[in-house]
Amino acid sequence: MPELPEVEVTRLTLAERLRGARVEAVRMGKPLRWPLGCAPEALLGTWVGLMGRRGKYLWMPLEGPAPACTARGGLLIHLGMSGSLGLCDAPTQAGPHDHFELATTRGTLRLTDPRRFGAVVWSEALDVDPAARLLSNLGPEPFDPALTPRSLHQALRRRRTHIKAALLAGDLVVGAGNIYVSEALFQAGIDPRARCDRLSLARCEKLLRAVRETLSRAIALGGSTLRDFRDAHGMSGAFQQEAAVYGRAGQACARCGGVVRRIVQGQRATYFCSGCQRR
DNA sequence: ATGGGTACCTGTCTGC
DNA sequence: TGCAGACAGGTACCCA
Repeated sequence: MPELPEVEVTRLTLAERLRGARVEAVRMGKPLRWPLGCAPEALLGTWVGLMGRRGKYLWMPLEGPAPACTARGGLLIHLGMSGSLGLCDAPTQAGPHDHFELATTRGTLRLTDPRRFGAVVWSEALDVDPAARLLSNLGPEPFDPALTPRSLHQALRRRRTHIKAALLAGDLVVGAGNIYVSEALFQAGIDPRARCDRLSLARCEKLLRAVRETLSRAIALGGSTLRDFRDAHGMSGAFQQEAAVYGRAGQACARCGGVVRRIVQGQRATYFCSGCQRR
């Protein structure tokens, strides 16, 4: 589920509300993708710092109580395919898919994740394992000014796969998952089967612009809710209503009137318009 | 080094 | 109605 826009919307709705909260209780449900990596009790009494984001990972800094400072570090949180974070004021009964809960002085933070591909991992810092290892293969942030059409073009020249797989891999630019890669390629007029090393600099420029516009538009709309994504207030996103190709196989392309196609690339569905998108 | 396939897990939808 | 099978927004890991 959650791609960069959904993770960013989650961060935006949580960061200020949780900042300065004190952790009062921790509850674990079924195992997630990786173990927490510390005793849950070690989090008790810590203070929540300002939440950050790297790619699709959230970083919640936790500081130990002064002057002892027993715990210092944070939680690296990934929402996997089906995860979402909610913050509720009054404690409510945990559901069958609530697998991590942090009761704080500012409410209870709860990770709900039916498929359990998500993770909550303790790390002393972002540049120390396990966080450093998990983040080590991530490419630049999409809005990083250091990422330019030229640098993208250079990186793509060394690849022989199709552009869809390369963007999804997340080492050229992080954040665009299956939905937004399809949408960005449509916006850029590039066929998802196009070979990376054949894309001109001009098309890389269009592509980078399309990735940035697609992601920022999705953030502004509160993300996409295909099945179950909710932000921390329980609100659905609205981006999926204006998706041009994703999930629209067989429908008419709004731009050229051709038929939107669905193919499978690397075990993942890809949607595109063969009229608008060229190799 | 790169690229392709697999695994992780559960809910929902489709077609017989 | 029941059931089997396909499919779903991610990504680490293994192997060629």
